[in-house]
Amino acid sequence: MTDPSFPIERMKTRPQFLAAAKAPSCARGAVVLQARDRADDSPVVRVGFTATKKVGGSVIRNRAKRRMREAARMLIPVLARPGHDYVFIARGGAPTRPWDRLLDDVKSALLSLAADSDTPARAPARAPSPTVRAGA
RNA sequence: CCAGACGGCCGGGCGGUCGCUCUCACCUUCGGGUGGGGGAGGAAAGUCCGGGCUCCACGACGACAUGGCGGCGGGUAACGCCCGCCGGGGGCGACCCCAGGGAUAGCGCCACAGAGAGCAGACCGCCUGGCCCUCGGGUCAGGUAAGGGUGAAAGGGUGCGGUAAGAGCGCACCGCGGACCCAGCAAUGGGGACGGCAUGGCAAGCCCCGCCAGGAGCAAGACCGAAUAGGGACCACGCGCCGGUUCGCCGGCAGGGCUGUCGUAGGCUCAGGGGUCCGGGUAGGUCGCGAGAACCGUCCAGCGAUGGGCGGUCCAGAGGAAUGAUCGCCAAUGCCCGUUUCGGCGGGCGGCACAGAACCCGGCUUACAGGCCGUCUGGUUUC
RNA sequence: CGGGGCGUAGCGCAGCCUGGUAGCGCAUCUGCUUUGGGAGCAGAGGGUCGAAGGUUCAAAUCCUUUCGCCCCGA
Repeated sequence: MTDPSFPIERMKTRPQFLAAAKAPSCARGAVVLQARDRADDSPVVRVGFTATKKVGGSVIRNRAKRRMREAARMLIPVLARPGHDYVFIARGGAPTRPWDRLLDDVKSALLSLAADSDTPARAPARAPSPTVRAGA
């Protein structure tokens, strides 16, 4: 394993997932990835996995989560940003997609979200719209 | 060889690389690390039954209500499960299916059609008699359930006798009921004097009879136990001044805060905070949690389900939920191409069932690509 | 884990208990009315009663199994 400069934890509770659901997301191939900057002082990276009943039965759902977990184990220490929460959501092809394609999906989603987070337009000091929002 | 019936079993294997979890041993800078070992199923599923276990309730027994079960005998911890037998139905057969007690305990229902549908019923017919008559028939009073027609079902069936025509009216056979006899533990089967047909169906309609059942469920239950806010006890400081006091407080004056600010007046309000400890208890954690109605082999009893003896084995314990990801080879099957001495051989593609323990067992039901073994039945060919 | 309910026409519902004819409203179609539309009036079409099996002469209804959806309790 590469040397991670931050500890990695697993997200388990419903409020954690709900908070991440409001964050920017990125769909690539068989997975949807959500990334949320917790904006606290901790550098911990938290990772969560989920698969809905729409994907399939319990065997299919658990296989999808195992494959996403394996992909996260390989890519998160390299590509994640400290202090962020990541949620992997399985889509229909997650259990059957070729393995290197699945890795490409996750890698490209992680890079895309990281680039999006670096854009200054996403900063909170964005200028308000001059039309309606006077003071909120 | 083909078609089929029944019973049982498997439902990938091996090897790299990287991981997860439990356990044991060692090391440790107490964070962890290294090595060995274990790590999903026949249905783990649906949650349809029966138990273990835990808590609650409860003098004992009985009755009632409600729910379930229902041929007989056996097996079992128990069952609505299993085995054997009986009865009924289906199949040429091996074999399969059946909620299979009671309809003279009572209530209820049997639509439509049809004359009549439940102590039945004369529409068309058939027969007898009276009257009328154009001798074809009509009408009236009776008899009659053999025939037509309706229906799921028409109150035994066939034949002969009998009769005005008919009718269990009589007889024979069959069916039904049946005292009694025989076989069997029993369900039931065989025989059967006699009866002379009285007794239609539905109880997966109410019901009757017999049997069974207290309720809830591991989120049961037990233990440990933060932060915050309540509760209680103790400690020291504080609790303005004056007066009264039944020691709870009361009155007056003074003080702080609020009433936007300042002054005045008025109103409201405050009179304590700190430390230590205790108790309940939330989040959370630990236990419950796997050596048992266990599995494997073998012997004995039994037709069998099953029971017993002996020997051996230890066989998952997670917690948003581990038991995996990926790569290669092989097995097996399908398709295509080439070749063939029609047995095969070589190459390519594809390489796949249903499905994931959540306290644990015994069953049932449902899902399931492909394959293997055994026994039996029917047919065909050859010897 | 336990308990309860629902599935009937395109949609929302009756009918089931007590078995024999599947009905109501909206929607659709046709005609009338109007200059035209809407509204109104008259009429018509449309349903494997979630699926399979059983009981019965006969099942949407009764029984069993199964599929899907919803709600509640701890």
